[in-house]
Amino acid sequence: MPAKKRTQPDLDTLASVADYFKVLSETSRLQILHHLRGSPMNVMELCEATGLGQANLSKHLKVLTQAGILSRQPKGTSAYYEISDPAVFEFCDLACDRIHDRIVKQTKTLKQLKQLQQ
Amino acid sequence: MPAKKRTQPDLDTLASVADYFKVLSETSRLQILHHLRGSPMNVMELCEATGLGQANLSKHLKVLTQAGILSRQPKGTSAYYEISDPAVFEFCDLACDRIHDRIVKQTKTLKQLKQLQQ
DNA sequence: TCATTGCATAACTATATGCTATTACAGCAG
DNA sequence: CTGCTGTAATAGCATATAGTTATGCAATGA
Repeated sequence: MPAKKRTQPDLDTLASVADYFKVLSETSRLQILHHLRGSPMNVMELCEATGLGQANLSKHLKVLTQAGILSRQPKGTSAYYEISDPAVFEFCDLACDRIHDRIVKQTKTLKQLKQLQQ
Repeated sequence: MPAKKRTQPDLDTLASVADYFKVLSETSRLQILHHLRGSPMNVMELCEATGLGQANLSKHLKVLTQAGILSRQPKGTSAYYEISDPAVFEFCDLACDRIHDRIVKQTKTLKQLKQLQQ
């Protein structure tokens, strides 16, 4: 541990948390997770389901696997991926709640603004 | 609702979720949230606490405010920021859990590998 | 053995974003 | 009004990464 700054409580930990969120901060990867929520799929099937290119898909699958969210199982000539940590969906649900709340707030604010203007 | 793709369940929603995660996917912003967890602070105080440059800090504060996570209150010549949505810390705690689990798993795998090598 | 299939990887372009330095602007004191 | 302080906005640079295209490689089947 290099201990970059002493006034900060575990900067490395914050970086790890940030990296985890970064994995979930791409629409393509959320798409993949959504489609895998039902059952494992191989790369070809994911290609059709998501509309992503094969090479692009492979890269995203690698990121998700390295993050410990997916697991990979080669079967014959193809590779099947499945959710290895279902807890990710808790994040998505929480995020949806936060987004919903924010939209409600913004709607209220907009209404108040319109009332002030008229 | 333009409904870009009919086979995809709400691609726009996934994009919103991704954007929310993107806000939390920077070490600097997590630092800010951490320091604001106790009490509201102005930009100068945050500068010292985080070690970030003023301009840089201002941009991050703007991002967090627009995401509905922080709220801004001008007082005299300075601006105070505070957590407006404490639910973000649920995300951080969840992420820490996930990371911890992953590290434990990796450690186990490493031990197994070493046993195989020797 | 050789061709095909399915996936991974490398090289590249375009885009996004963090950081810095500079400038602009608002509130306050003299 | 003038200068000072605190904050915001902008431009420029460096870096990271999503996407595409082309290539490599392993497993299967003729």
